[in-house]
Amino acid sequence: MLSEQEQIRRDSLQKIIDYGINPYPAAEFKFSHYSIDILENFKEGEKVIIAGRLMRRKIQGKASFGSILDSKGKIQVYFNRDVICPSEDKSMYNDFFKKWLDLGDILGIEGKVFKTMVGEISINVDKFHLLSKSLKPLPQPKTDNQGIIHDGFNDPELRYRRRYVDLVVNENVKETFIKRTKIINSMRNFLSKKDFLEVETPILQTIPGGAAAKPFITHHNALDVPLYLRIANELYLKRLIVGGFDGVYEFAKDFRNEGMDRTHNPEFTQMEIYVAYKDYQWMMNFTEDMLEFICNEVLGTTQVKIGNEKVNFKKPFRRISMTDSILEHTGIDISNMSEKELRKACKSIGVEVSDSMGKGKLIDEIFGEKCEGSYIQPTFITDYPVEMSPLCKKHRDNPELTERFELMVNGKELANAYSELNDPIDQKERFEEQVKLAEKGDDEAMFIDLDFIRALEYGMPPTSGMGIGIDRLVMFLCNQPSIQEVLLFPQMKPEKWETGPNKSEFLEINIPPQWIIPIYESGYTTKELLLEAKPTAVHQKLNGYRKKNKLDIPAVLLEEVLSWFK
RNA sequence: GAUUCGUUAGCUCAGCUGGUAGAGCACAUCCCUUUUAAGGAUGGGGUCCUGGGUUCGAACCCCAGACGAAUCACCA
Repeated sequence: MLSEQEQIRRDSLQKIIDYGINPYPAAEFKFSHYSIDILENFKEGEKVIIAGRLMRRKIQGKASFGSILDSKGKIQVYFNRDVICPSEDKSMYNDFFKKWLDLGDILGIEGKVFKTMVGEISINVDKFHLLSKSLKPLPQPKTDNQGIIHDGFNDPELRYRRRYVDLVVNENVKETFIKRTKIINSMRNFLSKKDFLEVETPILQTIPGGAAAKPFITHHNALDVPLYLRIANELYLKRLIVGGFDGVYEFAKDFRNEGMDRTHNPEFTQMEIYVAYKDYQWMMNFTEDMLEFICNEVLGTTQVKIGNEKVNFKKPFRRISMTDSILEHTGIDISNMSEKELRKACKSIGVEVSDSMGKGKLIDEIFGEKCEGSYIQPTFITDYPVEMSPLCKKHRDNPELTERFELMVNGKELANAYSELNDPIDQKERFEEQVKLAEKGDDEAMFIDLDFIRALEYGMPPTSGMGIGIDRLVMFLCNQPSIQEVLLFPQMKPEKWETGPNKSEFLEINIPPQWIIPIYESGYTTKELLLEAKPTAVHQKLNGYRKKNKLDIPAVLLEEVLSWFK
């Protein structure tokens, strides 16, 4: 059912067509300027052609003001009847402009630049062209002179579902996504300048490896095998290091079939990089360099406001081992504890544990509960327990630990890196440990990838690898509190659509076609619902609907309604 | 999955102790040649999320459900 305003717009559309104007012309529209060019470089009397959406219109007799929104901003346009219609025929102004155009229509404007009496740079319109008619009214947020937004389009659900409306109506939203692209470009520049090779690896994988997470499963018909959407690309990038590339990276969409909240979306972007002959110490320096570079290039500063915190991405970042961090925050020294002792320690400080947790998971629980949140400034947490990191090389000084770091920012994990495990025998044993964990009930334990082991058997140089969450980085640098704000189209529950009446079932009981919509709109959405109702009530409702909607069909007779019920 | 809050016009929101559904913007008609969130006048527009219940009477109270948001849990 169309709203009154939608119906009015459709009527205007018909009048425009009847007037002889195509509301959806095909031809290229050549424009000479963006709004911002005109505003920043004012030349009185300059002839300009612009294109954009009509966002404001104020008719004042023979003169009118409007605003045109293009991809770079807004500019005011001034319509004068006798300029637009120099001859006797004033219909272009009186009818077409004043009556048949609506806010949201996309126009091409030809005119001359001038300043109004109040001093606003505007375009005095000579000619305007309808480039596309808008049939649905946009929300109309307005900003007053104190910067307060009235009638904002704020409902997060509507904003995400109708991102196109959000982008039109809420200026800062566009900025976030422009910045997102700048951040990615800046990272790519940094990496390619260092001669690393950007590559693409499979998204459909037969074994979802490289991380611990539940995958999405799909099926390949021709091969008749299950395929998984990747949860990570790590194992493929390492195969390329085996193949002899010294440095490879990929901006990768990964998919994890897990919960959604303001920091998790089922599909998300990671940048992973692997560099031969390096270790995790080198990678820490590299990561600092990269983040400092990006901040300076995109923001012009390393000082970033995140919520109420001020975070500084200037290197060097603090480095602390996980053991020291736990000692610092809980006073407990876990360095020589057995699994049993760890369990006890967890209980003593109120960290909940379950039987399926191994030693590594216990330590991680403590860290997650007691330490993680306190690292606001960029901090490298290093040397994770070996059980948690099945793809990571054992620490050179302590076989219980691994050469791994995570970069914490604002209490969240931003990046994760290893000195990569390149010993195929050790790797096989670690995978087997994972299988045992899976049997114990850990549904996120890793799958064994025998081809990856085989690749390592051919020999992989010592390598360091790092993955960084692009969505989180963008959240930080744009000071956005949720991942939905930095994804153009965040995952949403499917929308329910009104499907309309099933016409054939109504036709079956001899209902005339012109009455089907009124019956449906009156609440009798199925044949069953209709036949459950009282014929007299149906009769009255339908004629009421006819009157209200001024239908151009004869009123239905009670006998006719009764005949449907036979 | 748990808790809390919410769902009223196209948009943003009021709606008192249960008593005839409201405002601003948007829209329509008319007037107006320079307005800066809203020029003037007039007008149209509602499944008060859905379904039950209580009541003479429900947007409002009760029960159930749908949808959404926040927080928590889950997610190295």
